[in-house]
Amino acid sequence: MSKYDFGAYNPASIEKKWQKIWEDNATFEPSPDHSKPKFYGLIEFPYPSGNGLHVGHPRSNTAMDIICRKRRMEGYNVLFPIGWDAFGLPTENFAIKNKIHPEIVTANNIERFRKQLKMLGFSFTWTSEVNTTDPAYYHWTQWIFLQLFKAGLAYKAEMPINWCTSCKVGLANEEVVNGVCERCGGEVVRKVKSQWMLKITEYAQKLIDGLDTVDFIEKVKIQQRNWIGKSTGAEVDFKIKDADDSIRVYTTRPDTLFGATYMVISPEHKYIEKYKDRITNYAEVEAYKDAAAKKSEFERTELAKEKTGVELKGLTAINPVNGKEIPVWTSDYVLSSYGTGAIMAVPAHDDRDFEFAKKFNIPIIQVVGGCDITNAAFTDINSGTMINSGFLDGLSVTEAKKKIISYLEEKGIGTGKVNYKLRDWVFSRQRYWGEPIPVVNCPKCGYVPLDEKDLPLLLPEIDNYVQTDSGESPLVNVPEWVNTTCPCCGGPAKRETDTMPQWAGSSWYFIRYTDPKNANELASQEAMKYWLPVDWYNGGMEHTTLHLLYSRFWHKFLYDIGVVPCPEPYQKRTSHGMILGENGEKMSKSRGNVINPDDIVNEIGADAFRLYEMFMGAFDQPIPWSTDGARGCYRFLERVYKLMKFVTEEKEISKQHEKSVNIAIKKVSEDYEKMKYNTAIAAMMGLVNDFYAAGTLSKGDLATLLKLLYPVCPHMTEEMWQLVELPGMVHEAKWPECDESKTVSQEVEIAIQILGKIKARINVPTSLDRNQLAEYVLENDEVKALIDGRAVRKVIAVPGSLVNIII
RNA sequence: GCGGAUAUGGUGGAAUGGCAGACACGUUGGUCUUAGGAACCAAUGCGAGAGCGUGCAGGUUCAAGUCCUGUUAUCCGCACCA
Repeated sequence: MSKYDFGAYNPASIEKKWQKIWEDNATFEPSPDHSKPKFYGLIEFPYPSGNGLHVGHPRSNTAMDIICRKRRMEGYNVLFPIGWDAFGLPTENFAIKNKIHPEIVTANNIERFRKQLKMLGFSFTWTSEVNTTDPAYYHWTQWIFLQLFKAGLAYKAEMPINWCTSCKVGLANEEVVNGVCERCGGEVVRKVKSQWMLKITEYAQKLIDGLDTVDFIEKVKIQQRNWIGKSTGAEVDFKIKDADDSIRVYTTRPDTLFGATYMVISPEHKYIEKYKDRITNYAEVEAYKDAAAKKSEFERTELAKEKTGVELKGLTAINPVNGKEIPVWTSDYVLSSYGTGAIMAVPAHDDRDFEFAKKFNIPIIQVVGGCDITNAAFTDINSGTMINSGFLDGLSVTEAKKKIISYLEEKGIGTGKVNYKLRDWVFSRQRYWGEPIPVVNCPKCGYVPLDEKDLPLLLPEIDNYVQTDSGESPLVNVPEWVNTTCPCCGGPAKRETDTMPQWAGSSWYFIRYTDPKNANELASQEAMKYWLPVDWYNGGMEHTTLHLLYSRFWHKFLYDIGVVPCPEPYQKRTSHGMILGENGEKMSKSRGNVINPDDIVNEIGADAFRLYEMFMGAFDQPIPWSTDGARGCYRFLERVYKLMKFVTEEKEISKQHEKSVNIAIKKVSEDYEKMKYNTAIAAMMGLVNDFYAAGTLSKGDLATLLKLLYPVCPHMTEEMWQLVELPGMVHEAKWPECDESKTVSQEVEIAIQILGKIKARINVPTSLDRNQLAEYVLENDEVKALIDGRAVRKVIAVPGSLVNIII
């Protein structure tokens, strides 16, 4: 027995002790020396909800903590900041219900989150903390808005909101459940309001192109590209018969123009109103329009299984390429928000049009040959040649597309057009708990931005956070705040009372982290040049299309106006899976399956908790929680702790364990980088099992294990490092390097297959190449017996693995 | 509906096209014990066995959990939840 026997593992005291040491020594503060190589690791800053920390937060945090701790051991200057995304709906609703100011609610929630995060021992740069609701922070959120406004990227537009007819308040989508108000069950309709919009569409192409320059996991890139939804096609004008107007459509298939047998305009299309006198069945159309207004876009496309629609009787359009008169319909599967809000329908070559035409007995004209359209539309664009299409006949779809576009442009009836599904960002909320939009409305000058020197525009103190009956923000009830003077003409003017969405503050927080206390600018050039871009950003897949895209948009804009030094904010983006309840369902209060991190840490300690969250399964997959599994991780740490009893004074890696230790170094180092934490930990468990099987290990063996395990379980590894009298502290040690030469043995067991079936396992020298291995195996007596004199037709040898003999 | 992903023992999961089930959890048996929700040891995919086994149906290959085609189920997102 060694002299290092310290009894039982006691995480509670060890963890407190080391958290204090790290804090007292400012161990994880980045160095001001900017000549050192830097690493900026980022996790999505939490929304400090009233429920406290969710077990999901530590999954992402621990993963990035592991990378950051490893980077420090590799010699990097590391920034790993934390902050609070604290504006938002739940806090405001809580404030309304309990009559407590949201600022106080927020402060309390943050306090609790901070305590919980500290309990888990993350190596955050606590001195860089930011809070989106702090005026010193939202000063710069407002400043960015002003720059967007000045660049013409902020504008006002009529946009629908969800309106509860009984509560008389605007609702977030989340508050609308099955088409009715979540709180009162009242009817929800779409009500149009004038709202601030940001022109993210202007950046659509840049946001696509930028993806080629960054290292995001592929599925994130794919989802972003699909969300932006670029398509190339054409806009074509269809003249309305006996009128001066044309219906403009957007189509990705101008090549099928000869097959257009009807048109569909969205129920909101302006021509319905304009031509109501000519529409003989207007009452029917109007009823349909009202019904459509009650559906969300989501429902409109979802319910598309059973297509509905009404013909606009009395209106006909003329197909510009063949002069044919075709009927005009309205249907809610055509959305006013995409393209021109009107389509030409080619039932032979579009699934939705096909279904619609079948239902309403509209003619179907095939214009791409070589296919069967009796039961379904033919939509493949890579085969078939044009038929029934006049001058396009005989061309391939691609050729036809080019030719028809130049024809349309020549004749002045259409143009080639790139379209994006991406829509502009609705930036207004009729809410209290958000950043005030720094604009005044002047009767003479229109919308005028505040002067930058007047920022931040503070949220006024109010008592009642409820919207007005007309759906205005509660800020309209504060006349002394609303009534102001125009920065332009000095005349009386009114402040904008809508506030910004929660997305605003989270769109640039990673910039503020680099210089969080700067009162003169959002961050200094020096700080941004050193720290940006973020080297590695981990977060949830659910943020892929909104937060990630919004923040890339803002960053690209700031780059274009010369504020930030790099065109992309995040060099690398990875993503974690959600932790589900023990029953495999999403954790929620109502399901009663919520696991509180405090309870787990009380029982098994932060190190075991961290270890379990990394071991529980593949990092990028959703996974159910298992408290039994977590206890298993505690047992592993106990076993590690008790290894000290067997440790010898030998300072080097022992001869006995050099192979397994070096294999573990390689495996753990590679797996951490690939975020394959579960297999990295499995490798360390294997190593510990080897140590126990041998009953002895050197101090060098233990030191290596401690260094590998330190990023996951920093407290207990620091403690053991100290107890066995290793020099310094483990976080100061250098990350171990694998000696490849020590990882191979002389002999290796391979499988012998006959006709693909495993028949035997034999040991062979590791050094044999493919041909040598085949020869060696055929000489083997056991193999000869298996072949039993039959003719060997082919031998496939895979060194280190198997030999397959075909007889 | 659209976009993205996933499917392997009783459970969580491993597996550059090359020995399926590493590493754990759980379970069973044992040792020690006044005791065991402790520790340690052993067994543990199914099947008595030949064999059979990675959601389902096909295909490619000497070889498929992995590649291809189709299909089913589940999860995430869908723009005012964060």
